[in-house]
Amino acid sequence: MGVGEVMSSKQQRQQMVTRLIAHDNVSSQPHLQELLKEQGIEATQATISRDLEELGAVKIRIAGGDSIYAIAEYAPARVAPSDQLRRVMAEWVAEVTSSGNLVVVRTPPGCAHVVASALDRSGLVGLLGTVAGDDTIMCVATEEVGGTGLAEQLRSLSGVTDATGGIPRKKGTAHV
Amino acid sequence: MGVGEVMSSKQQRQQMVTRLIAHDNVSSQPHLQELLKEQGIEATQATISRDLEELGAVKIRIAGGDSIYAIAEYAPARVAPSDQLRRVMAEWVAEVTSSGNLVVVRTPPGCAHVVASALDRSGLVGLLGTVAGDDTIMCVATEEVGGTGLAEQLRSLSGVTDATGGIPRKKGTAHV
DNA sequence: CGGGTTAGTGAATGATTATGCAACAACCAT
DNA sequence: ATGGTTGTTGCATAATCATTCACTAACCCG
Repeated sequence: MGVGEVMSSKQQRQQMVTRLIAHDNVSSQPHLQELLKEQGIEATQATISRDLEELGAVKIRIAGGDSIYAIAEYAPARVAPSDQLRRVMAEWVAEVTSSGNLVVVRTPPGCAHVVASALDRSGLVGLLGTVAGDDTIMCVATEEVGGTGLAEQLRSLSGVTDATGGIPRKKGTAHV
Repeated sequence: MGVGEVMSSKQQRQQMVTRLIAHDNVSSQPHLQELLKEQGIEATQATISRDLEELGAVKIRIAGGDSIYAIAEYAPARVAPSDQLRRVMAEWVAEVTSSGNLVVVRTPPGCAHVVASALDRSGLVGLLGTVAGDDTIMCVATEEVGGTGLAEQLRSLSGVTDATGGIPRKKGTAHV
């Protein structure tokens, strides 16, 4: 397939997989399948297995001998092309504001880390680092670019307008 | 079994398992079984499965989509006297950058809170407070010292060199 | 000594994850 | 449009991993 994306497809599903893994204690692929279904996304175990591989997810052991899925944070040479960043931003970013050399990015609940991770790998000029909470990301801009300049870049990427809420792209993705 | 007995069979085997995992790219439990046999240790897959669980081993993904076993090592966060701040910093800090009155400290994934904790207890002059994510710490400097001054202190403690005159090179994301 | 308990193990089996294959849709260059 | 190519997916199945059960050996204590 080409670069163009089908609506409601692999990217969206994998984003949800990432979020579910980060949020819940996903113990198995059938379990994840079930959680996806609750979000209105249907897929077979085979597809989920492939998604997890592509996302670099691994099963880690937690207290009690159980093991759950987690995203390997040091993804090996995982390139995040700007196209990917734009998709993620467009999908999840609701608002971008700035103060001083800080930029505050708002997302739907639980989605902040997804966006922050994409920002992290983007190599965006003028971005020193981010701290992601549940629905908020704080971005530190370089002094050269400044909060205003960085905020402008982020707004451009996400498609939101200055100071107000996001532009709904596809169908509503306001989960949780 | 009694505690006093050092029936070394299991201990030996698990030690060998640890060594094999560390040195080779062990891809499966039958594979590990084979490697153990080469070392003169025989065990069934069931036993190896139990060993891996007790050792906290996990399967991680490496380049190419394959996955191999690895031992999940936990860095025991010991209570640190003030002198240990330097050791912690030297061990875990990868990069120190600043912007305005903020300093961004980057660490290996998962290590940020250890460093931040040490920083918090250090009573470092010019450090108001920290926020730690997964691999990023944001430090707020006092206005008197400033981000540049604090960054200089932190670089001195950690031994990292100045980052190319304030030009950002990497980006950090902290998943809280 | 016997009982009772506990750790360790293998064989068999259940649970989970990965994969070969075919089908299908979207794209591309004629 | 037409045929070739590529990417995505489900189905069925293989591969892999975890666990139950039964058994043994060692230990402890009267």
